[in-house]
Amino acid sequence: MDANVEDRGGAFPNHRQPTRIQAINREIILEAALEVFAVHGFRGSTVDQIAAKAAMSKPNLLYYFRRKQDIYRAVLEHTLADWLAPLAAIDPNGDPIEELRRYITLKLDMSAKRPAASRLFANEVLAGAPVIGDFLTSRLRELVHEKAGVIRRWVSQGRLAPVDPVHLIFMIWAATQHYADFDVQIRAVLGSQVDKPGFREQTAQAVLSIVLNGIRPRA
Amino acid sequence: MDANVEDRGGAFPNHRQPTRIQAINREIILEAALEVFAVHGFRGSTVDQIAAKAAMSKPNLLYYFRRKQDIYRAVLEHTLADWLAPLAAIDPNGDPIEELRRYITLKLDMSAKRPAASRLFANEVLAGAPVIGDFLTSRLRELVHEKAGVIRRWVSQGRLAPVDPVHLIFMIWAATQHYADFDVQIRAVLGSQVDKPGFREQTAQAVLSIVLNGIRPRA
DNA sequence: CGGATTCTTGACTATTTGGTCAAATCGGAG
DNA sequence: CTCCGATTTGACCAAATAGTCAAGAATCCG
Repeated sequence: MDANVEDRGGAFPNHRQPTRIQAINREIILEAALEVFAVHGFRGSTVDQIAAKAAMSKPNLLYYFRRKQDIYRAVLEHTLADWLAPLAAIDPNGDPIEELRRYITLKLDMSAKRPAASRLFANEVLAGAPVIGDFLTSRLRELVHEKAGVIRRWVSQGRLAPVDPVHLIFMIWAATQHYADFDVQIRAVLGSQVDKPGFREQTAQAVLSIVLNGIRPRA
Repeated sequence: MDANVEDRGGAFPNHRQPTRIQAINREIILEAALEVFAVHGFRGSTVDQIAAKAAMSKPNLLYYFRRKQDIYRAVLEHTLADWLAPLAAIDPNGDPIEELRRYITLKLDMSAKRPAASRLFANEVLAGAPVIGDFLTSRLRELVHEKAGVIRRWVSQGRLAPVDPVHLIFMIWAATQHYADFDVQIRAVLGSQVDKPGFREQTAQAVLSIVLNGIRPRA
């Protein structure tokens, strides 16, 4: 039913060490592709759009990545590691509130600095995660359960209010990625205020205040 | 640059009272189109997909909606009102915590019962809101500012902890819609647990606990 | 420099896709 | 039942799109 992306596909014909030009152009292509896929998803994006944004002819682009799928996969892989890093960095031996404050702050920074990456994942997941599905059910799942265990321990030690750790993680993802994924909506509501210097701090303040007070141990 | 949806377009050739068959088939088409657009967005969806899901030939479908855009617009309009209703229902004279509890609960119910509608909006906003952009900057913006005023009053009366009301609304949107939009990811992490009877209550409990405790007035 | 290799692209093909049209079929008011 | 507008669809078209190819241009290396 779905002529989707699920198939495999090698990235580059050349198996040797990449040349200087290869390194440069692949990077240019990945950046252009990120912008395009982030807006329209895999199916809604065209190779021509990416080529135009990369200031490159389509055959030239396809010289570096044989297929549209290969570009898409490469962009996703290129950003997956960054995406996981903040969660992985939660330290079981740290102070619960401080660890979660840092986690939320890092996620908000990522949303502000790399919104296209967030939107790329949003599109991929909305489309049913045809490419990163395996990643979600393996590495992501494991990491979430591991960190949920850490949070659960904090709760049972009375260092956090009783809260379902997995839902807490979901809420942090939702609240932080929302600022990247729904940027257009947020701009519609808040207007130019979004571009003022203090906006990120104000956002962080609001999110941190609600979430951290929501899970701070109560008498 | 973008061959998008921004143009207008009449929905149906017939200006008279719709016949019984018209009413039925347009409804069938809108349901099918919602499912398709919710997954792949406007650009990534095809008229053939919608026709197939509606169990109808493509020319027949185009007899009811002349253009792909017309279907898309109709589906969006068909769901916009429902989308706004819960926020509009916040009562300035109610108890703050109870009003917000009800709002969050309604939004979670909507995410659970009509996830495709949530994903449709998510795709539309990710794509830059080419169709509902005007709606966002007018009706949505006004409504948000109106309700933000209500919340701000509650805060200044000491009935809520000091919190930026607009960010609070954003967080509620994020947390609730996340369960529809990122369903695949949530299933990847939680597995079949998601389909168990108590899951919705557990989710509501977790979200309500964090958000409401996050904004409950503190000593 | 010069030959081999890498890089680039205009022109092309096959397929998909949005949309049209005329002809056939259906449904309901009289 | 009959007739006329409403409905349905097979066949078709033009544009968009993924991907190919061969030949020319640039680059690298000895």
